[in-house]
Amino acid sequence: MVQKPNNRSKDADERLKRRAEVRRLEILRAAARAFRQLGYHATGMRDIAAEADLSPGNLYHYFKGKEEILFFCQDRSLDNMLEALERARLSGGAAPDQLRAVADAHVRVILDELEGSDAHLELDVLGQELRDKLIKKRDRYERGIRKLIAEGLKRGELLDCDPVLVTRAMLGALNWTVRWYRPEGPRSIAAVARSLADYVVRGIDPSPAGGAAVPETEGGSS
Amino acid sequence: MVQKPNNRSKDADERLKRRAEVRRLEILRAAARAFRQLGYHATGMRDIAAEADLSPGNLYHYFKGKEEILFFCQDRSLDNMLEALERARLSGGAAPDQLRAVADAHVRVILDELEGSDAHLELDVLGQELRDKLIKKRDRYERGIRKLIAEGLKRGELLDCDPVLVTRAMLGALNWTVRWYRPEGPRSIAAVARSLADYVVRGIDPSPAGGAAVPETEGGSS
DNA sequence: TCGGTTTTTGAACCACCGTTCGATTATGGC
DNA sequence: GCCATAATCGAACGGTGGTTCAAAAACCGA
Repeated sequence: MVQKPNNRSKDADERLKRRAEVRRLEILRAAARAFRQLGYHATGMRDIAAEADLSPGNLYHYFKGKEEILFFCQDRSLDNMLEALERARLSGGAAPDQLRAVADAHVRVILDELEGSDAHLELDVLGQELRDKLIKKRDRYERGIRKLIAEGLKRGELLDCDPVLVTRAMLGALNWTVRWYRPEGPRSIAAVARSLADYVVRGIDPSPAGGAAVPETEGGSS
Repeated sequence: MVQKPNNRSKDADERLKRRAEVRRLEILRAAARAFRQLGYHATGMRDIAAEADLSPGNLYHYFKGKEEILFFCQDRSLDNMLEALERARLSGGAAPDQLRAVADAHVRVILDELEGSDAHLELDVLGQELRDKLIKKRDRYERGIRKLIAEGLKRGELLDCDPVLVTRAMLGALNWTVRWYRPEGPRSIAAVARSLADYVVRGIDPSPAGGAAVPETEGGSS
């Protein structure tokens, strides 16, 4: 309870912190794996523990509970998406190209073998506090895409449409992949991402056979 | 246990059957309402019972369990969609028009105030038997749309695309509405359905500003 | 080797929820 | 009114699953 900062050297303390952080990531990945295999609701803490190779009780040294684990899974994915959005924005390309890049990255993130899972779609199970944080971040992402569209419209680079509705339709088409995509199937993640990115933008792209201009990100999901 | 068919007149028996059937529908609607408000997993049998105004135990006179309730909810919606698909097919219009009609109806069905709910998306919780039935029916629906697209392509009424992928993308965009649509919002169900139907077809419609040709179904979701 | 802190364990706890069950009440034909 | 059947109730059961906890083990600087 009482502070005892001086009986441990500073860098040693940080080393521990870092180790704990690494362990947390391992657990998160294991959890995402479990979620993907069994579905969020069917996945128990014991499953996560087994997948992460530690005891059930020990999970609670790293996370406050199941909710927090789900939260961090979603949070990390959202960060990845926001990052991709920013990258597209900075690329300075035409609106359709930027949109295609974002859509492509979006699919790659949610289908990612290590982190992706349908847990992304589970917002309702979180408590007020955590849910609000995620909603805030998710809204920032959605607004970003909306802005991309709105600006594209203003610059005449896109066909007339309702940015709000189109954004949601796009995200729906992309998110839906977690429901049907199977790695054993005929299509690679990259191919699906590219095709879908193409499709969702086509409808508002003035250029004739619009598309096929995703900047070849070369499987960069390290 | 033993058959005793003669101590009740035939039509009286059928009257009872019909009454029970009506009650079942009432319960299904109540369940859908509950699912929509709380989400499927957060909705307990006691919630459904309260919403349907009967005791928890009594639910089991009408359904084998929670799974079966969910099953029938989804089954009914699928029937509605298949019906709409058939109607579009029989209309004999051009492929883009048929597709728009199907998409429009699809959104109307899943957002329907009485029956709709995100329970549509919950397949995993069902047991083998029921799930297989639903998957079969859902696949029939999906194949129907795919066929619509494939035939449209063959007749040169649609732009080149992968029917499988486009079908799934379309359904994703449409299904996603259950996640964000709120009746209190600025858009009516009809408006959303129309706009989305327009958007999802636009990308593969050769005609210039394609769309706006949904046959004005006049809120016929009685 | 010693003392503290962190990590780990696995059993136990407990609340919730789907479900069952025996009893009670309505229903409808004779 | 009588009886069989259907409908209804509400308490109780059983199992699952998230979580807690006290104790043991591992770690690490001194």
